[in-house]
Amino acid sequence: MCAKNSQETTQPSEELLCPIRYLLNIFSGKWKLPIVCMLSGETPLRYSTIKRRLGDITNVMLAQSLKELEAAGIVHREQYNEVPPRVEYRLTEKGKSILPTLGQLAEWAIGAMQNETTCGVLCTKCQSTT
Amino acid sequence: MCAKNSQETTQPSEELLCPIRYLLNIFSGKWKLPIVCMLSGETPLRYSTIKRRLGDITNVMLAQSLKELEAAGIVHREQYNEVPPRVEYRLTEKGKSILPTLGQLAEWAIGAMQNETTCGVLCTKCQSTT
DNA sequence: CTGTATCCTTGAGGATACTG
DNA sequence: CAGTATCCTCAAGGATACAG
Repeated sequence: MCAKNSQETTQPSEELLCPIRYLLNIFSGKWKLPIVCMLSGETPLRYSTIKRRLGDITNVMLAQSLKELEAAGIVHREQYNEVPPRVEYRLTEKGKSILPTLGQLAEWAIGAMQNETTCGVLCTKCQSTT
Repeated sequence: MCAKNSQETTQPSEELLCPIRYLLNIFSGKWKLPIVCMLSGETPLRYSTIKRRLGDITNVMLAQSLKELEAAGIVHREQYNEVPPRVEYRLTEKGKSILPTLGQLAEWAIGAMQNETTCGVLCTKCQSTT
């Protein structure tokens, strides 16, 4: 049922939760979806790369969003103990599994926008190796 | 491109906007998606019916959400000049056109939740004629 | 019944500085 | 380079009362 979202933040997994609301919980906020879209390419991306391509996200929001996506099992974090430190992010299998549907959403949006943009499905420009 | 969302609220249609961000603009907020999901049935729903089924939404949020969805061309508002007043809401063709994708999203979510709920795809319980 | 008007609280998100 | 720590702003959202 769509109604009656869980109030408690402790154990929402026990609650009867609408799938749509479950989705909203995972991908809530301003940056989660753009980040997933940006990681949809084959090659893992570094923290700084993601930050640069998103353009106007702060460290706080990026680190927090990545952490939450990781906790949700959408994103994998790989840390290399080098100097300077290097951390790469990529989608997990679970994360990748939503890409086709995300692509459909993007196609719908493009159709709804009714005018051409320079942005392809799933933000292919975001995956460009700049 | 995913980056550089438009700052101006006046004419965002001119901006190069990522489809995903376009989507986020349309369905932003806590209630838009649950409302669309609730209107996915065949029969139009009255204001009070939507309010009752969502359970914990206020008049302000419901009226505002419906108005924005109407402005986005997702929802159609039909007003009958009766006493007491009666207003029915239903999805437009554009609104209906996103249902299949929404259904896929819901299926993904159900798979991701990994445990059974009483909620079917697209919140079928929300459509029950209570 | 279908909303508006008003006021208020909360937290998402941003700015800046700093650290391992 | 990859984040934390802190503080702050602003708008989304809620509560309550009232109107057509």
